[in-house]
Amino acid sequence: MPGRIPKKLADSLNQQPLADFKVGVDNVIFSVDTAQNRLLVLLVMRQQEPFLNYWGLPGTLVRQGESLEDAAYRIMAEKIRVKNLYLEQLYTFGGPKRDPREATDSYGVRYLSVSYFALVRFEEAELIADKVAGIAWYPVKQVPQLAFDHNEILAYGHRRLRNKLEYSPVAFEVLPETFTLNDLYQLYTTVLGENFSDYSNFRARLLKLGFLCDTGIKVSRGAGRPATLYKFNADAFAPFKDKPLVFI
Amino acid sequence: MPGRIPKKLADSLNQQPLADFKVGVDNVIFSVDTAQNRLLVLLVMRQQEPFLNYWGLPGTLVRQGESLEDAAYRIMAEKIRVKNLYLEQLYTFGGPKRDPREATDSYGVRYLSVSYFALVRFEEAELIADKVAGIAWYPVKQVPQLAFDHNEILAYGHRRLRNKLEYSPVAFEVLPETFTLNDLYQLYTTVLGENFSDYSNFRARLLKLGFLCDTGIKVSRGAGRPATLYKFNADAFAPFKDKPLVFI
DNA sequence: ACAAAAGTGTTTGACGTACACCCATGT
DNA sequence: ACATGGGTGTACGTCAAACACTTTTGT
Repeated sequence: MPGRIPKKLADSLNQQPLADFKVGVDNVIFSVDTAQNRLLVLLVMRQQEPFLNYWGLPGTLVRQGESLEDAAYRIMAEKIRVKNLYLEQLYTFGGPKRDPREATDSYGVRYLSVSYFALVRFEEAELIADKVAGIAWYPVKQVPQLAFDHNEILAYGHRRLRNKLEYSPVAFEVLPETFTLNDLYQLYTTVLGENFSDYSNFRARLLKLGFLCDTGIKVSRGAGRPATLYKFNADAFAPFKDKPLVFI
Repeated sequence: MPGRIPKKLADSLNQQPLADFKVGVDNVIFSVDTAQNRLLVLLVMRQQEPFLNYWGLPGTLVRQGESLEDAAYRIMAEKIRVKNLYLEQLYTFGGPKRDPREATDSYGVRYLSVSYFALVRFEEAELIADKVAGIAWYPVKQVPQLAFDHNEILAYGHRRLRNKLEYSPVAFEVLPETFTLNDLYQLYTTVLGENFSDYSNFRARLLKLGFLCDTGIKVSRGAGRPATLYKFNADAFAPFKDKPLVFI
């Protein structure tokens, strides 16, 4: 573990000029294809150097007067049309040498990436085809080598997604207004893995918590008994806010 | 929730020039004064504008060729000498207008703050007195109004500290090599609050987990039965890595 | 001897786990 | 009728909460 720099060295560094940065925002956008039980991430084919023709996370550089979050939403809006989404900041990757552009104008401008994590509903997410249509949902298990350090960012986002799902009600942000308990269960299994919990126990736990209300409406999906549609009740959830709530 | 920007507007924004950034690193450095059962945060008195004579988090601007984490360690090293510490990135605050310096050269340079969270051992942390000695441990319950958005950053760090303590073995990074179970318990109570758990249950749970090994050595602290010194066994902890481990 | 600090044990109830089983619908 | 998906119930083990109790020291 570092943490100790001799005083003399520190003083000499005091004279070092400050770095100038361009700040980029990269989004890790997940969705769940419940029909095929696959967790997907949105990738774009890069159409300029560096990393021309590599897949990468949708990203952009931050403009004047634009907040980081605004930039994150801007990329979203350029690539995808959605009704519901969950978005939060992920991590900031900022070592020197992470962007090859720095090499050309050595020690001129640094490129820093603030990554954002998003979860959208697959069924209602409409991809916006670029001129060259280089945009696609990729199963996270099959992503190729990506531009920059984007594989690392994706891995980080994936970890966060699993945690979020276990400890917070993100799922309800990407489910439709009303949903069956099986919809919910499918979402959890595809993200967390097949054997995260027995269905009946999952069901019992969630219903006992009391923030899902029965709408009374039933839907039939092919054969089998029709399922009840439930609705997430944000008010009833309030007491659990910030408390370590476990869905697992 | 935003997320939809009309295509036309997005295109017009495409012409907006990129923002130029200076990147700062601000550290939220916590320590626990177990003697007085207080959670402390390290503050420095600002000696230049903006916010001259305000208390603020120790911070610095990132230099050429320096990584974010390097910068975080550099501030640490300038303010404090420690043997053990835990450090991790916290959050990146980057809206326009968060730094008054932006106003002077309007739409010139933006100031962005990547905050880091640190936990150090109070007893062995040696503050490095500046020329003007404007540096001090403040009880988190009594921090005054700080420079910039540092109160917000501190609040964020405090939340993270509580979570870290509950779900990960950070405590052992700031305890000495060997410690009594009461030392550990004190640390938890001062951070998490008086009634987070009964001592005997806390004790039983931790011992059953099996990653604390009895050194056989006993220490007497005033009256009362001497306590056994325990040691954290990182290898024995390995199986719990990444698993939702609850100390509460 | 007594207080103070460390450590042990026991009872209780809540809850996760793993099943077995019943219900309602389409074909 | 029976397969299919939806939903209920139960028996068992584990563990957190609360608290009573024993052990070992200093004064």
